[in-house]
Amino acid sequence: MSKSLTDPSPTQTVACCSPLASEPLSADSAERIAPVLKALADPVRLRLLSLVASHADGEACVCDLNDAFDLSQPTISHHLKVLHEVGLLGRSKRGVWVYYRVQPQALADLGALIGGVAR
Amino acid sequence: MSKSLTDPSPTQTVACCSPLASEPLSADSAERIAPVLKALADPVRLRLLSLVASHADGEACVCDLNDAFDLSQPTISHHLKVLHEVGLLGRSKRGVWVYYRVQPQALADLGALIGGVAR
DNA sequence: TGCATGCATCGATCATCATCTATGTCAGGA
DNA sequence: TCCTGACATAGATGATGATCGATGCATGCA
Repeated sequence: MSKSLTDPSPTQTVACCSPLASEPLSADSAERIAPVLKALADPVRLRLLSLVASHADGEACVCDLNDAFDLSQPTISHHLKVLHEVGLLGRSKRGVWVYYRVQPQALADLGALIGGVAR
Repeated sequence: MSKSLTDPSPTQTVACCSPLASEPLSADSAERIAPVLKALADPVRLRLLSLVASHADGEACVCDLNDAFDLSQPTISHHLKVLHEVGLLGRSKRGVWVYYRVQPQALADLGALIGGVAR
C-alpha cells in the first residue's frame, strides 16, 4: 500500500532454493515460488515481460506496451502490477510516464530453479 | 482421449523459442508456453514434480506421492494429470501401480527460456 | 487556474481452477 | 468368480483470476 515507486524488489525473489530436481521442495518454498510462476503463467504477461526485456535500454514505457495489445489500458496496468508485485519487473516514474524494466536476477534465479542449473 | 499410457510428450515442449529476454515473444509462442507455466504454478504441483524428480530411479509411484500430502487421492491424481498433459511428467503402468517420472528436457527447455541461457 | 494526458484503482462480471465425494475401471489374489 | 486395492473419471462447489467501463490522481502546459 505504501510501496515506493522505485522499489526494486517488492517481494522476495526465488533465490532461496536449490533446483526442483535436486531435492524435494518444502511446502513453504513451494508456497513462495508458486506465485512467481503464476505471475508468469499468462500469455499477456509473458509477452509484456519479453517486450520490456528486449526493449532498448532494458525498459519500456507503459504507453508503448499498451499499443502492443488489443486490451484496455486498465488490463495492461493490472498485468504490469502483477509482474511488479512478484519482483519480476521494476518500475520508475519520470514525468508523466512510467517505465518498467526487468529484474534480470529474478529471472535468472527462476530459470535456474526450473532448469536445474547450479545456483 | 486415446493417449497411450507411456506417451512421453503429450503436448509440444517449450523448445520452440529463444529466451524471453532476447526478443519479443510472439502471441502464438506465448499461448503455447503459458499453459506449461500454469501447470507448474501451483504449490502442490511444484512439490509433486520435485518429489518425483528427486526420487530414486527418477520415478515415483502414485501411492508414495499421495502419502506426502494432506489431500484426497483424486486431487493428487488430477494434479499429476495436469503435469502429464503439458509434457512435464511421463507416466508408465506396471502391474497395479502407476509410476511418474520427470521429462528432464522439458524442464531444461523451460528453465533456459526463462533464465536466458542459450538454447 | 483550468485542462489534457498518462497511468492506477474500483467494482462488476464471466470464466477457470482446486478440491471434494461418489463412482468407474482394471489387475491380482483367494 | 468374487473381492480388494490402486488409480482415474465425473459432477458439484467455492475461490481465484482476466477483463472491462468508470473514475481518481498526478503531471505538465496554456
